Amino acid sequence: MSTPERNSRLQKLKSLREKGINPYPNRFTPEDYSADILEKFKDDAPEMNVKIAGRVMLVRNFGKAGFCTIKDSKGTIQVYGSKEELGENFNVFKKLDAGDIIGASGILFRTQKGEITVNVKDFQILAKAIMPLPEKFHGLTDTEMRYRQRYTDLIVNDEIKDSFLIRAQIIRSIREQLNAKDFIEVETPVLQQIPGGANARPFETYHNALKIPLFLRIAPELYLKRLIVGGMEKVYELSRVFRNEGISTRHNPEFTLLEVYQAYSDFNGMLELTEELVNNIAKQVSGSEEIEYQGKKYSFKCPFKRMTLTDAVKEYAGIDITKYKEDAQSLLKDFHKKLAELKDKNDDVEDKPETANDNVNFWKVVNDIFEVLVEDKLEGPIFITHYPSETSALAKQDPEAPEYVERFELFISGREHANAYSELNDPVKQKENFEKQVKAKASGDDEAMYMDEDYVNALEMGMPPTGGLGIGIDRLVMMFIDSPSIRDTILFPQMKPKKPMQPEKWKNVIDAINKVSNKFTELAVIQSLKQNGVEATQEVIDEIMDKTSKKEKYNLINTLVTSILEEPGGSTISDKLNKVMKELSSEQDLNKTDFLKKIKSIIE
RNA sequence: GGGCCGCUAGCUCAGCUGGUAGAGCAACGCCCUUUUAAGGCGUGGGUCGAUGGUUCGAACCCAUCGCGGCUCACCA
Repeated sequence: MSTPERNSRLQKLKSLREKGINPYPNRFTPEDYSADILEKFKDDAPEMNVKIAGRVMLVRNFGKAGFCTIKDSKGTIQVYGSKEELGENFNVFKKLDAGDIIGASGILFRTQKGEITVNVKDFQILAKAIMPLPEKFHGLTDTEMRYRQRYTDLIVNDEIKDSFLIRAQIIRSIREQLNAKDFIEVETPVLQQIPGGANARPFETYHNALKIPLFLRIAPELYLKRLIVGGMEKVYELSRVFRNEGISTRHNPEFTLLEVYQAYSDFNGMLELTEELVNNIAKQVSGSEEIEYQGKKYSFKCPFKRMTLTDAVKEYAGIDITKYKEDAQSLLKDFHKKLAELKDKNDDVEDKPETANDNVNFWKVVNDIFEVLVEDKLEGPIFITHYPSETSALAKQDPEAPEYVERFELFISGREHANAYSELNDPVKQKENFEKQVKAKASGDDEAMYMDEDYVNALEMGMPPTGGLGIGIDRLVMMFIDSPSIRDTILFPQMKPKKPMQPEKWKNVIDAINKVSNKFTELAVIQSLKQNGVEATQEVIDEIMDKTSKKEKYNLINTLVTSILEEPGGSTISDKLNKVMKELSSEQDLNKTDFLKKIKSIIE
């Protein structure tokens, strides 16, 4: 990209080099940081030498002196450079641009307005910035560019860095808490031959040497439980998982998942662990058990509320599923009736989910009711417990009520944040469940699980009763940075690539036209060719190009355009232009002269 | 994938019922040794997301496409 700003900075770069100054020197070691300096000097210590480095954010220059605001990792500090102190070097100081990175040393003083400032005795450019910084007052607000160019976003929007500091704090807190409980952090394969542990579509890749397809993991679950089998009784993995699904404010194709497994525990143990983890994070990160998220207050005081799924459906959807004796059809009918009622009152209610086929399963309907009518009402934090066995292929059944599994999900602000269960360790039952999943996959369910024989084999070796837990870290971070979008918790969220603006074959033609500026010129060139021939037109173009002022260019062009419009038949010019463009689109390497000749031959 | 909204200078944004593209910041030149988004005077900078169409004339109207945001669906 070529802009005046960029060009002038490239020019400055050149002139620095001509003066024998390296604009990208190899090292400079700062000894002081802005925030520390401001703290130490706040009582005006007698005399303090400091050595700092950072990015020039603002420049306020006078004739023989100037101020710059410098930003380093800890904050900002003002520096003052004067001809008196810097001598020859002041000419370099004067030319500093916002965005440059400099190293400076000097003595602290207070300005007339009272700001602690470094009076620079010596400084050097550490990295010359070629691209200008976004606007100093409004910063960068364009969401697209903030995600695509996170580096620029981080430079100018301080709160972004704070968000990621909070993210780091949360992750550190989790590690510290689990490590303190003697959990072992492990790393299991990201590239898996059989993706498992969740109902989701995986990304597929290929290993050249082994000549086999591999999948990016959708969860580490099955590997972690193999470790439990192996006798590692308390393990966790805090890592990225990948799901080939839509992108939204709540979904990124790769996200960070904490999974914890503990032998001789169960879903109740995991529930208490979850409460404790989240409660401590709240206290450590926001200094309080109460936080505010998107204008609503949430309390992470233990214990969190808990409710069975059946009760939640009764309370929030007004449907008592125990009365249906697993009759899917009549439950479905009442569900749709409920939806219709709500729709009458409020247009926002979504349409009926597509469960209305013949062999509809009772528990699938329950699940739908929960998702459609209950989930978003769960402000929480609240644990929803006892999910249908039907929808939980890796969880252990409740011995009292085998249609349910010992499982909970933690909801906050209508979103699922954690999922845990007593792990199914019966290899025969597990194999049956897998087989059901395989059948579902065969009949078109992309998210159904694969058969994992080796995992069944692991269970056949004997896995102790175990509790397992998964927590979505990105969503948790959303709560604590008070952001409605998961993208604000991910440094480089996935974005669609920008397509090139023009097809390759048009490039030469477009370039040639661009050389003589804009649309008006295209018309002018064509008309001139018609009237004056190639050589005369070439002259006109050269004349136009020689004018440095854009205004002068326009005047010349306008004169030509006006003469076109005065002519009868002038309106067919654009038809001709279209014809020309079509013809030329097949041409490959045209220089300007050939381009003009070609146009002439087409017109005549 | 559907719906709604957006895309104008490096950045933040104006641009009326279609009539030769604007401001502030940034840049460039000059002045200025205590500024705080410094100030003053002057100058340059645009494929108005792209491509077609309507029109004497399009940033503006229409169509298609691209990218983004929100939202619904999908999905945890």
